[in-house]
Amino acid sequence: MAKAGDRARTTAAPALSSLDFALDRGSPVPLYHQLAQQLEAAIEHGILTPGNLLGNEVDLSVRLGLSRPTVRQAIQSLVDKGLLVRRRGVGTQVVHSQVKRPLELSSLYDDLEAAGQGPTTEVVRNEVVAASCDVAAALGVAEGSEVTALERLRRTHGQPVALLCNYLPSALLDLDSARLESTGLYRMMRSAGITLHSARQTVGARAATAEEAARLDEQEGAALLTMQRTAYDDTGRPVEYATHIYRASRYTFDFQLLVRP
Amino acid sequence: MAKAGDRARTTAAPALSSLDFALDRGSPVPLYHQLAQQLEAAIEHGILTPGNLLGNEVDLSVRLGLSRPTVRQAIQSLVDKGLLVRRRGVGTQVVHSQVKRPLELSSLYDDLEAAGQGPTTEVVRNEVVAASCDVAAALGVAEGSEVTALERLRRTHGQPVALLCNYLPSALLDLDSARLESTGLYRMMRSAGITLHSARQTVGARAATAEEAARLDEQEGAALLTMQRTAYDDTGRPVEYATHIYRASRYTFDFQLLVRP
DNA sequence: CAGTGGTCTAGACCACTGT
DNA sequence: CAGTGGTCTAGACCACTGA
Repeated sequence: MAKAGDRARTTAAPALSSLDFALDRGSPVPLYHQLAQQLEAAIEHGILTPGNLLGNEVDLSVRLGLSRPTVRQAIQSLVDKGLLVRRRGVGTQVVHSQVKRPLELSSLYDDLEAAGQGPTTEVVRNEVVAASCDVAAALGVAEGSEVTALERLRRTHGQPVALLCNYLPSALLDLDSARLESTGLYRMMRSAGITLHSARQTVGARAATAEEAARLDEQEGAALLTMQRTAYDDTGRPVEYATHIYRASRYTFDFQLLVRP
Repeated sequence: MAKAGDRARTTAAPALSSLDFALDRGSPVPLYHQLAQQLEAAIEHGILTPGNLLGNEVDLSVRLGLSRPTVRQAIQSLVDKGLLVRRRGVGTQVVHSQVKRPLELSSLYDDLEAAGQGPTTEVVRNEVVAASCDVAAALGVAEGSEVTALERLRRTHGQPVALLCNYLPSALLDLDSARLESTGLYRMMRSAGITLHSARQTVGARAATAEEAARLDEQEGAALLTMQRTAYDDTGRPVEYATHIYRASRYTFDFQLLVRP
């Protein structure tokens, strides 16, 4: 039942009706996910109205031949990503995407997702040691247990950026230094069957000691950015404790927060 | 069809069957939310098995007199919070809660949620000025437009902790210094009808200038933790630009990450 | 193989928003 | 008031896991 006078009333998306979403029911990727991806792509490419209404859910589901819950699931995933906003009685809007890509050096994200992917990483130390008191506490193991101590120096453009110190229960994983430099720690953990679930981080600052300054090519007393992290797998077991030091002159953490109502 | 030999086979939760969830269909709070809250409370209080299986969804929905999607929605919200893990073919497990409450000073969270709630906040400056170049860029307004410049000194235990510098489009909000000290900035924004949606933050470090050192009761050159933030409302419009400086000796950011698959 | 979560449907009623 | 999203139901089939 196509209505004749179907022009935009408020500030609706004229593009949406003409957008052809290609949904493949044979694909192993869920329908709601296919739809979400295509909506996201449309937003990304500016095809979808940067500021305003995106037709209602019922019409959309009819047009796509999907049920409303499926369409809702797709939309909800984009709401969770912060790309859309829903208002009862009003409609669903595309958020003005202020968030472009103003990343400079590295970020919290690729620290987690692609640790070791950055320019170059040199493994300075890789040995099994007895857990010290604080490491044992963080990893939830007995003091003196065997843990792998890892120390890596990360450089970009040939300049030192960070000194990464990591501890892992040595039973968990074999850490080959060569692969570590090319593959990255988190990738190695994942292929060893460890599925990361959550992490607790503390970010602070302090002045560099003489030794740290020497290794990072800074002056003694220069400001350093520090980060401690304990990471857990999906059973809640601690799998990594990290102490990182960054040259504040060459590194900042930057990330986005979403406010959950 | 209650089966007779209903004892736990693997490491099921014996408590769950005896837990009585009180669902009030008359309440304005959604059923899935009521269920989620009560599940969360059960986990919090250790009533629900800290490490293992939580009966399957169909049984649960039958027992509670709810539909499966509703039960799933409740469970999903706890999965999103990181409290539960689902595995296809296996079941739903309670994550070992390593994450207790090891907060010390302040945190990213109460910075956002309860800005100004901390111990004491003194408004040092509160005036309308012409937007400088960087402020204008961050707030997406013309250079020279009227913006409210805010400068606050935060103390805990009588000691300075942070110097908070905020800029807001002056058209948005009337900022009364007295209320600002008692109520907090974000609370004032919310009651002015501004719904915060997202924010972009950059955290770094640098050495204190002489003036900063004097105001924060530090030595010149001491390490400071810095944070810049631009906050957006739900239309994507920038509503705040902030530049904060923290005494590294008295403040750290700490927060939790959840890894999304 | 039986049991689990993952996906999907086709309806329904309600609460809220704006006119 | 009509239109929107918010919630809820009672089914269905599939993909994966583990014994």
